[in-house]
Amino acid sequence: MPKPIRTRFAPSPTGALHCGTVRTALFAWLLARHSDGQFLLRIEDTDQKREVEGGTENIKETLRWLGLEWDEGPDVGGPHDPYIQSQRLDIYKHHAQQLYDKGLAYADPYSVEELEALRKQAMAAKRPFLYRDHRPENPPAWDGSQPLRIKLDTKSYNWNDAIMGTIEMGPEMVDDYIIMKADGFPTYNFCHIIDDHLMGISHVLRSQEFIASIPKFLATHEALGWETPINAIAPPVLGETGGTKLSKRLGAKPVLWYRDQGYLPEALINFMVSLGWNDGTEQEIFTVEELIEKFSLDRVQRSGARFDEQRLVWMNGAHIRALDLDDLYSRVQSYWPESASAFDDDYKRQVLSLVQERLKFFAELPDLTSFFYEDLPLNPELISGHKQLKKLEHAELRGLLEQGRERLMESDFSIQDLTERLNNLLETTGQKPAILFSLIRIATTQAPASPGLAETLSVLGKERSLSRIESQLDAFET
RNA sequence: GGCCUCAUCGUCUAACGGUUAGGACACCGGGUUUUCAUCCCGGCAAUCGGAGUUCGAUUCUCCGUGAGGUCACCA
Repeated sequence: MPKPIRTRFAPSPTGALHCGTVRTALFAWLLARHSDGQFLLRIEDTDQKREVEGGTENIKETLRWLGLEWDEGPDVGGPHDPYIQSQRLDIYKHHAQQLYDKGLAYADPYSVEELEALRKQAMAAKRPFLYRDHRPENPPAWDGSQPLRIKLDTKSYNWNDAIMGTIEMGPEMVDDYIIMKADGFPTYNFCHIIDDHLMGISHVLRSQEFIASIPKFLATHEALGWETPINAIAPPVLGETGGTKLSKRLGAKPVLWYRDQGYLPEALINFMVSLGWNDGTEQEIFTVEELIEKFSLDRVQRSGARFDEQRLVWMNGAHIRALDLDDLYSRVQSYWPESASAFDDDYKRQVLSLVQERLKFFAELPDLTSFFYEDLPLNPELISGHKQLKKLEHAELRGLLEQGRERLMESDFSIQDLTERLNNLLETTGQKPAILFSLIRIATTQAPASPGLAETLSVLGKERSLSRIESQLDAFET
């Protein structure tokens, strides 16, 4: 009988989550959902020095926004409660004590400075530092105030990684390491193994920087007498400019920044998963449901992928276009320009339907729509900088615009009627659309870009359209 | 420096050892009665180098090279 699939995301509350970290969480979540397993959230707060205010809250908020719900963890509880490591200290201490009692762990008599000196020495000699070369012969009794080190066998390991395949590492990768710090807290290396075991985690997904530590983890399982879970190393997410890993230091934006800019969570998920995974077909846009259905570890890439924001922007636009108007409307509510508040839902919905296909992220909404809600100041550069209109005299432009005004005055401003009259105007003036429509468009919007002319005028309405044409006409007088 | 991982268009990637090396983003051109966008059509653009195995290597092996990771009382 196969073991149930249980995966986890185990971040430290050390700052806002960015896409690099969350991509690995996403893989773990998809694996669990794909196989009808469970996904757990565990907070690894064993380093009080690095913990930042609100860190845990940010983690939960990020996951919730993305829809990566956890089946067990903070807030929701579960059979292995608590899921916050600082509340599980006695568990780690218990296992540490057992190792100590069996002679598999010993107190470390060195000071931080002494260790540092030994380490420098090794580096200077261009050799890896191995603590076991300095293993004390008669270590002092452990009273909890000294760091406790696990005593590990010196041997090679090879194992099968669910993503990377077979990996082999020599004995120099296994060394005695600290499992309990002098402050009474366990180290990550030790306590995450205990938790993963106790919580029944079947697949441990870690990002690539942990690969060199896996022999240590394997050795620790042996010392504890535990079976090892399936390991899976996810490839790194690289920064925009390539080279190094995406990180806070390199200016990686918090995931919630994308939320605030008006990115869709499903688009960000689609994008993040595409950084290192594909389904083998040419499909690029996936719904979350499709990803759950199709995801598998054996199609995860081994090489790193750059975070290309341009591609994310495109993908977000594609997801926005796929939304139905009501859904989109309810999502953009907080992004409208100030001036939109004077307008009713029906009007705003019409505006939205006109800009849906050109919206890349919601923060663009004011730039794209403000002229629907307020009279923008006349912008002469729109005409003086227009490649066709700039060639005409103001008198000519005024003449054309006056004809336009006459024709529009007769219209009921339905899209159909406007289209007919506008086409008719093309004939009677003998003008190209590039001139006539541009002129009317600029006069009525004062914006560098807008949706189709008839649609725009129809939404704007007769009164506002004509009064804006008057203003433009006045400008031509002078 | 030891150890480990990785290596296809600028970017994300596809390709049972047999393809004119495919798609997408970006960029450039054209079309869809103006602009921006959408959509459609077209263009540019890649197997890191060298050996070997093979009738045939992007694919397998080895050696280089390059990039990244790791060698914490951080995770």
